[in-house]
Amino acid sequence: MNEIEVFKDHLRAAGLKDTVQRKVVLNTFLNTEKHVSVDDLYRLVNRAKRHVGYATVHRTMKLIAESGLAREVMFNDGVVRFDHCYGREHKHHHHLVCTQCKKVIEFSSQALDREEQRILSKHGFESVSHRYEIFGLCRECRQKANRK
Amino acid sequence: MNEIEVFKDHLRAAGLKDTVQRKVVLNTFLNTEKHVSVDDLYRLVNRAKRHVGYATVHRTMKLIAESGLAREVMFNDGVVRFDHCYGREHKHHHHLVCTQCKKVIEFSSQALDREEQRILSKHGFESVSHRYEIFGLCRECRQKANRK
DNA sequence: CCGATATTGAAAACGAATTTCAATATCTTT
DNA sequence: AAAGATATTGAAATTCGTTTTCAATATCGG
Repeated sequence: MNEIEVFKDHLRAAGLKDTVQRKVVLNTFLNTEKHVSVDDLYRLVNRAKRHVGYATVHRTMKLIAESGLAREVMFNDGVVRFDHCYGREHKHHHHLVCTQCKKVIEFSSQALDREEQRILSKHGFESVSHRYEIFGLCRECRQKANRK
Repeated sequence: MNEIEVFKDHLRAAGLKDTVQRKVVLNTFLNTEKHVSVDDLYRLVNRAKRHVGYATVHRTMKLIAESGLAREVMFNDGVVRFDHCYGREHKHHHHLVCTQCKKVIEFSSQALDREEQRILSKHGFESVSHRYEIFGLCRECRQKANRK
């Protein structure tokens, strides 16, 4: 089952309609890499032939997130971005965010996942979602800083 | 060295002035528990005799965070809150956030800290700050849900 | 006390997100 | 294919929390 079907099924299940604009936004999102803001997507969508309004891009990204294909992430600049949640290369991960060059490094860790389960059990807590970001300096920025 | 001195030293070191309003905001913050928003603080400050403007509460909380006594946390509702970062009972911790009742449970974990160090080393990354929140249902809300 | 300058606070501005609402599109039924 | 129900669109307006503006005021060192 591919991503387009996932989204269609989500719309159907929710009694919502499968519009051209929604298709365009989804396809644009599927063709991006990394973390894209609504603004980025709005620009990408409208670079092609089909115009889609800003509010519609927003609403559609919310729907895509609900379908499970994306999730919202927020780094320290207050901008909401969408992270891809499908396929092998987009498996469960977290972020190292360089505050200098803004690069985002993705990482995953089974030890973290195991510890998380222990914490959840200890508190009788049921997890729906989580986020884990580390902010600091990446290797390159550290080297640049050390050169001065 | 107590928290008031920490803040004073921070102001002095930055060439900033020690105003009455800043003292009032700091004292109000020190007398709260858990995570307080600017709005909460603004209301608390102005419940007492001394009026302090909204913008000043905002600015002062930013300064307090810079001094290390507080840090900004953002849960999923888009509101910036301040977390206490001083004293024994406010040691380094993370959050379990119940999406139903909004309760926030604090937790800490040495295993998490160790794994984080491993990840940082692996990527040559130098951490300045981090955040780790788990969103879901607390024990009580799960029990309520199971009762229906 | 004086002078330099940081700070205040109310209002304005900002920026991202959300809402409004008339027009349009989608989709099911006939 | 047409009709009807209703979701959706998009531009503009609104919302909301944060930040900036700026004349008046406060702080603090000399």
